Formats: sequence, structure tokens, C-alpha cells
Amino acid sequence: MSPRRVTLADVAKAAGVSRPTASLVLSGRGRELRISEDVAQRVLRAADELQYRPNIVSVGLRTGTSRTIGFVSDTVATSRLAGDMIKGALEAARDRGFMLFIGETEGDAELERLLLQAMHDRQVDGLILASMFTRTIKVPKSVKPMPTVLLNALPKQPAALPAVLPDEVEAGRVAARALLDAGHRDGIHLIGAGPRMRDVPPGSVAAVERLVGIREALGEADVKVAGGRICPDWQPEHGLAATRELLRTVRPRALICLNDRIAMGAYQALDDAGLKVPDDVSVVSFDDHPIASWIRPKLTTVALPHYELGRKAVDVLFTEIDGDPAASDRKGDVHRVPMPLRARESVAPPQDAARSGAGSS
Amino acid sequence: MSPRRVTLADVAKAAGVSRPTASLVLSGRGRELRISEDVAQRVLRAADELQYRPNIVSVGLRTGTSRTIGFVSDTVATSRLAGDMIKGALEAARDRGFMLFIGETEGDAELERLLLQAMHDRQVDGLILASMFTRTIKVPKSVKPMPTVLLNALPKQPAALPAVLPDEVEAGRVAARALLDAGHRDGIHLIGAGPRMRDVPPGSVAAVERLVGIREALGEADVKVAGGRICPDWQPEHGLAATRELLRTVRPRALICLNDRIAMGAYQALDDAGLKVPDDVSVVSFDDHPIASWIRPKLTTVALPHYELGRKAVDVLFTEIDGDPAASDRKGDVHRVPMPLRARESVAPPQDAARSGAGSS
DNA sequence: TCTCGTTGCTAAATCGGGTTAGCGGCGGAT
DNA sequence: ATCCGCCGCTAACCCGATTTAGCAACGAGA
Repeated sequence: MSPRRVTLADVAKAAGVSRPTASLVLSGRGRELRISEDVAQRVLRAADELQYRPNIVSVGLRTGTSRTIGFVSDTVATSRLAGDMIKGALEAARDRGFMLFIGETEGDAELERLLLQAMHDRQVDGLILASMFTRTIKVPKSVKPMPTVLLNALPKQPAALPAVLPDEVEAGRVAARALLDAGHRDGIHLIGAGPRMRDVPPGSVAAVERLVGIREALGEADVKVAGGRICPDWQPEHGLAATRELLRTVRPRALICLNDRIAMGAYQALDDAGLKVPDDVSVVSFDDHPIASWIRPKLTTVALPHYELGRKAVDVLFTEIDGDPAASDRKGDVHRVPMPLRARESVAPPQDAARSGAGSS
Repeated sequence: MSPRRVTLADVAKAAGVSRPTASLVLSGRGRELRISEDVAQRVLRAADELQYRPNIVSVGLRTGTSRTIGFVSDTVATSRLAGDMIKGALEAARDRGFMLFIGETEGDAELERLLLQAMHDRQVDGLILASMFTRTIKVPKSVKPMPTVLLNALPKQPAALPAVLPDEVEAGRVAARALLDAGHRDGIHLIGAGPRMRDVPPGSVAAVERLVGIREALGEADVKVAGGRICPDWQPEHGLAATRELLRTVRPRALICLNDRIAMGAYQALDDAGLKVPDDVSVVSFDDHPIASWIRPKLTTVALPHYELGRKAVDVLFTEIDGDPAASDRKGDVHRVPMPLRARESVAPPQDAARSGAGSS
């Protein structure tokens, strides 16, 4: 049906040389192997005229490579995270002429095994094991022979695999500083976790690390967390409930919500209580979910750098693939990607402080 | 480094037969070609014991296939759409032992060309050309020789390519009926497009089709649209502005928002005006964006069936790949995937109708 | 004139599997 | 005993590239 692909043999014939000669010229080893300039030019011209493109499958068979990397995640669809992470990985891979296989395991070990097998069967050159929320994962044995990078995940057993993660501790500091810089010193409450380090939803790495950063920055400024409410699940309804409960007893000056969905619930509770954001209560949050710029006032939040995480994972993977031996002692490296503050409209100086002019625009 | 892959030759040796014999047995053509039961069993056992898996790259070289399909979209990350669509495609492909290459063009024709080339180089067996919002697209010439399906898109020139799209017209009917069934007859306003057919954002297929369905269902019930506001862009702020403007002159009984982001803006405008959803004003919408079940009251909306769209596209693609000749006369088929109503909390009988008991729970 | 060394290219093997043609061996018919 | 034909398997080639080993042709030195 389709006009048959142009093969190396066609190019060789057109240039009047043998197939290996054409191969040598096109792979750039012509000079080194003393192919004459004249022949090289003929081959190059023929390849150009015939629009020759090497068949990657064939090269793959010979060399054992595929110019392809596998991106395996537990869930692709659940969160917006996935999209941008994949986009970043996609573009970084494309820059190097690589394609991406996508697969998802849905947390099912058997599915994961099958998927890794399928990727192995297709001779992927490397693997990215991604998690949609930061957590520790058990690294399947089957990845051993392949260059692999963990994305948004840490190995359960200290395996010699590099990991790429958002810098959640620094994000906690950034969120706290956003309030401090606005002049807040009192009445800062946490929604979603805290105030103590042990008040975190089980298994949530992000909660722990954000909390560490928050407490650290606040502590440096000699500011005490006024209180905190743990949410078992970081969904709007839990943020609503926790904030509502908080408001029964105290009137906070500022809220650090542990993510945007919680913040959305908090907004509702504050609105129900007749409290205005940011005039009565400032709110900062984490994630930069699309919702953050939709709700009024727009939410100031510390963004998960999904796109950069994806890119970084590919970058790290390529240092593995290119097999720089000097890199082998950095095998288990953890790469932290900065989480930038998206300063929007939900933070203002506290009302009394505003009077004394301590606020910033 | 890694223990070399088990090849067919290894299996043949272990079973004490030649390579072709092993190949015949494993490909199931053993019976047909009179391989003895004894030999067949030996081969099967050896393959099992050695955990033999055929190298797909090798098979690909010989047969020209790769058990892989390419999923090319204009943008992966921008909307949640992508994630579920990809998930559906992924699972449908996996059911058949196929993998997915993901690529995005960002609307750039040159990037698209490169991407299709890269997929072609890897001998993908078929192509899905997806758009993140329903629209007509120019089909690149380079896809001609390959089985191809358009997803969420229609060919600009009536090409002989099947397309998979959400059934937006029926969705319009469903949304309208949700209000009719609740007893609404008057004061139904449109936000985002309408009331006339020409009041639609340029280039939006969804707007046109939804409007057709809405007007049709309303017309059948002899109900007139009370009014409508076009939004140039379907974002919350435009929904807010349009609804606010509407409320300056009239007091609607029900709103049909052309999508959930607009509905979110409408919620805010209604809240600002002191109107309660659904008691004062019922709201229905389209898309079933995650936001729809986060806002209070939960939004009744007609869902974009992203997951099913992805699955369906792969299903249709496989009828192309399997090349059922009977299917060749259905080449240009447009497959419509139903959009289900997610009945939640934003629709109630109109207040006067409620008194007469015409409402449903 | 013969040998040795370059130079410039190609024959042949290889990757891992699929496919076709055909080769020995055995049994039945003549 | 001889021939035919079927059974059961294998030799050999193919896909499209890369890579190693080595072959001609030519010039220079002995």
C-alpha cells in the first residue's frame, strides 16, 4: 500500500557503493575509516535526495537500544500533576530525539510487572518510575538491569536509584515567610496537619516535609504556630470541616492550608463565618492547583513544579544512560526541585499591623 | 551487565530442536505444520522454564509491526481531559498487548511533522490524533499510509478518517431535560453562548452542538429560552461577568452554563447577588470538571466522557488495523460517545412549581 | 622485480525472530 | 523388492541496520 520505506540499501545503490560504506558515512565514522571525500559526498547526497531515514527498529535490534524511555506511573489521570509532569518529560526526551512510552500501574503490582516486562520487551533505554503523590515505593526487582529514576518518590529500601522530588521543606519555609513578610506574627493556624510534627496524615511525605519547613521558618522568626487541624484526607470537604471547627473557638489571622483543595474548603468556611480573605484572614497554600487562580480572591500558593520535575527526571535519567562512570558514586542521589511561590491575592498584612504600616504591597 | 535475554535459540537448544521448530510451536502453527505432540511439549516446557519472551523489536523488524500505537495530541497538559483520555486509550491498548507512544505538537505543524516522523521511524501500527478541545483539524499528509483515528476532532477536509467525538448535541438535550424534568418552564437563561444559534464563540464546535441540543429539547417541550449571554472565553471570570450583567436586569429561574468553569463564575455572581443555588436558581452545566463536585452545592453537569473517548478511539483504531475490508466503506465514520448526566445538587424545582408539587427529588 | 604498507572499500557475520522450500525416513501399495 | 507419498523436522533466506575482518590496488623501498 504505502511506498516502501527507503532503506540503507537504496541509498547505497543510488550512490554506487556498498551498504556498509553508506552506513559508515552516515554514522559519521567515514572520516575515521578513510572513506574518500568523493564517496562520502555521493552517499550524503543520495541519502538526502531519497529522504533516507534509518529504521530505528532495525538499529534497535542491532544495538539493543530504542531511543525510547518508559514512563511508568501509578496513576496518570487522577491529578493535574500527571499532565505537566509528562509534558516536561516529553519535551526533555524530545530534545534528545527520544520518545516516551506511557504506562500506569494503578498501584497493582502484577500490572506493574506486566508493564515493565512490556517495556523491557521493547528494549526501552531507561525507565522513570513516577508517583502521583510524594511517597516511598517498593522498587520492583525487574528494573535492576535498566537505568532508572524515581520521580516524586523515594525508594523504600535505600536502593541505588536517583530520585527527583519537589523541595517540600523549602516550600514550607516559603509559605511561612509569605505570611511573615506580610507582617503576621500571631494567630497563624495550620489546616490539614500540625501543629505538632506528629499531626500528619499517615504516609504523606509532603505533609511532614511542609510542616518541617513551616515550623523552621516560623521558629527562626520567633513566631509560634497558634494552632492546627489535621485532615485525614486533603479534600475540600475536610478543609471546610476543619476550618469550621477551628472558627468555633478562635478567630485566626492567617491560615496555612496544606494544599489548595483544603484551602478551597477553608475559603467556604471563612465565607460562611463572614470573614473576608485577605482582609480578615490571610491564606497561603501549596500545590498551585488550577483552582487556585479561579477562586476569589486568587489564592497565594507554593507551586508544585510538575513540568520541571518531569524535565529533571529525564535529565537525570540521561546521565544514567550515558553512563558517566563518575556519576556512579552519585547513584542514590536525591534531586530536589524548587517550589516557587505564586503570590496572588489571598495574603495581606494583619489588620492591626496594617494600621502601623508594617505591610507590604 | 544484565543476564542476557533468553532468545528463541536458547529455547530451541534446551528443547533439543531447531530454532524454526521452536518458533512454529510457540507461534501456535505447530499443529497445522504437523509438529509432533512430544516435540511441542518439550518446546513449551523449555520456553516456560527459561521464561522465554519474544523480543518485540526483532519481530517488529521482520513483520513491520511494533505492537505500539502513537497518541499525538495538541496539548497533553493543559486540561484534565488529556489525563483521562490517555488513561482510556492506555487501558484499551493494554488489553490488546499494545503500548502507547505519547507526543504533543503544541499546535506547531513542524513539531507535528517531526513527531509523526519519529513515530513512523518506530513503526507504530496506528495513530490517534487527539485534540484537547473539540475542533476541526488539518490532517497531515504524512499519516496517509497508517491506520489513523481522530479523537475529539473532525477532519477539516472530509478525509476518509474515522473520528471519535463526545455527543454534544445529545448532551445539550440532556442538560435542558434536567431542568424540564425538575419542572422549569420559564426564566431559563444561557451563560456562555446563545440564545440564538449565531451567538457562539468562534471556532467552538462544542458551543454550537450544545446549543443545538438545548434548543431542540426546550423546543420540543414548547419552552422558550429566556435569554443568553455569550462569553468570548469559557473561563470563570467571564462566567462571573456575564452572570453579573444578566442579574442587573432580570432574575433567572435557571441557568444553563455552557461549561463548568463558567458555572463557577456564575455561582459567584449568584452568591454576590444573594441568590441561593438551587432554591432560587437552578444551574446545570457541561464537562464534569473536578471542580463541579467541589463547589457547594455540588454542580449538576453533563460529563465529557474522557475515559470512554480514549477507549473508543483505540477500539476504532483496531478495526482499522485489523483491516476488516467490510469496514473500509465506513472509513469516514463519526463515532459519538454519550455524555452522561451527573445529577448532583444544583437543580431543584422552581419555587412556584415546588409549591404545586411538580418537583422530583 | 619483489615485498611491504597504505589506502579505500566491501564481504560476511550479527542482532532475534519468521517463513518457505525441501530433505530424510518410514509405511503402504504394487 | 521397489516406488510413492506422507510425516516431521530443518536448512536457508529475510527484515534493515552495524561492525569486524580482510581484500584489491597502488606506491615506495630494497
